[in-house]
Amino acid sequence: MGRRSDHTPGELRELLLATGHQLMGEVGYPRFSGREVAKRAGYSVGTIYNVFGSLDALLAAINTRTFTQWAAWLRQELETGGEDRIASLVRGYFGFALARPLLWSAIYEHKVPEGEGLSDADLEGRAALTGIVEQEVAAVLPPDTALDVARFARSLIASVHGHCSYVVSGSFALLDETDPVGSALERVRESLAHHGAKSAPML
Amino acid sequence: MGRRSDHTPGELRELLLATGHQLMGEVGYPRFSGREVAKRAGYSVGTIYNVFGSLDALLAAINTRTFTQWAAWLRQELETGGEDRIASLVRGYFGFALARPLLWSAIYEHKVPEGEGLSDADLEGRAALTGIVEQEVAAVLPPDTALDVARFARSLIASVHGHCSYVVSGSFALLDETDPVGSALERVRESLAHHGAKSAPML
DNA sequence: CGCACAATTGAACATTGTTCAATATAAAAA
DNA sequence: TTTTTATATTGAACAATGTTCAATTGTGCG
Repeated sequence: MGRRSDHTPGELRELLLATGHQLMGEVGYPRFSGREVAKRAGYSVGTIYNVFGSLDALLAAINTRTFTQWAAWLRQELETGGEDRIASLVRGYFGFALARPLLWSAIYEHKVPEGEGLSDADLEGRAALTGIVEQEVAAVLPPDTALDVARFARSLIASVHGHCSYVVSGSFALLDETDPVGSALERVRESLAHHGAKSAPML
Repeated sequence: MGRRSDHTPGELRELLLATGHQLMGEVGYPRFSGREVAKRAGYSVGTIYNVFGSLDALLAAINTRTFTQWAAWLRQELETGGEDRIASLVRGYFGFALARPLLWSAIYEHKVPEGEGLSDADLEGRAALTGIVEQEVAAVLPPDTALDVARFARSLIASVHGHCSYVVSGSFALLDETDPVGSALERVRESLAHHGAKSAPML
């Protein structure tokens, strides 16, 4: 069959990406299937390879879409979360992962093959989340701190990420942890306090 | 074909488990194949289902084997790592993951299906690692601390785990983090210091 | 209108996980 | 020792995947 005119190339790319993102949210990375995406979109599996070049590229784009939604979730939490912005950040980080565990997990389960770097747009989309956190961390640290704030912020993110992935993967359930968000927030506060942060009072 | 006498049932189970563990270390969870395990062991794929009941059960046993090796690695690092035992713990945690990234990742990539809990032996094997850390954390905290030490230790593990998984997954490489072990150790020290731990001097 | 281009199809191929009928061997019973 | 029973083992059948690409045909261009 020849070209169809149901969609422009841009529309088709968006359709496959949106349909793929929807499927990922339903079944998760291990059960994700390119054939099912194509079928739901009303195309054939070969079209995915024509539009994206590879299944990996579609998966990378889906994960970038997830990052974008996650950053928006975080911004929303900061807007509505009250004065303790660090607590809002931690709740926002967890909130998305707990609300969308299959999408969240897929970010870390799918690995972009070596030699196939992410596009600049993908890298920028993924860095947005880190940028938000850096900004908030810088705001609560003393202005004259000697700390590499960007690096410190990334480390705090990694710390919260560890708690988060234990929850999503079920490890914490096995270990009888009942308030992982609280634990994560305590660790973040302890590190911030150590560097002179004027955050909400410790409990 | 009927029964063979090349191996006792116990030997066969150990052969399939050891061969599977070897394969996991080589190819990682996404490319793991039960057929290849059986082939390397000199049996047919159906034998795996006869011995383990399901591929998931073999995978769970492989991951328990990895936990056991990881706990041994940690103990070894504590024995040789010098006076700063907290630093040894963090280096030990990372060391195994960096030396055996595919085995380490498989622990978190493979999910035991719901309704199929782990055996007591598996749970015990997996808890050994946590037990080591709890012990060391308890040793550096004041004897009269009000902290729930087990919970606190788990939270520190989660924090280090976050840093570790960023390294193994390549996220930190994307973010130009050059000393993730150092970052993780700093966060652990900050939290321990906050609760009155007499650990090695902060830099 | 005719031609060129390439999007699209979906089967071919190689592989997977899982099941299970057929087979043959070890173990148990006579 | 022989016969019978139990079951471990096989590997094809089945349904599915990812990836490729020859054949088809619709769109775009001159």
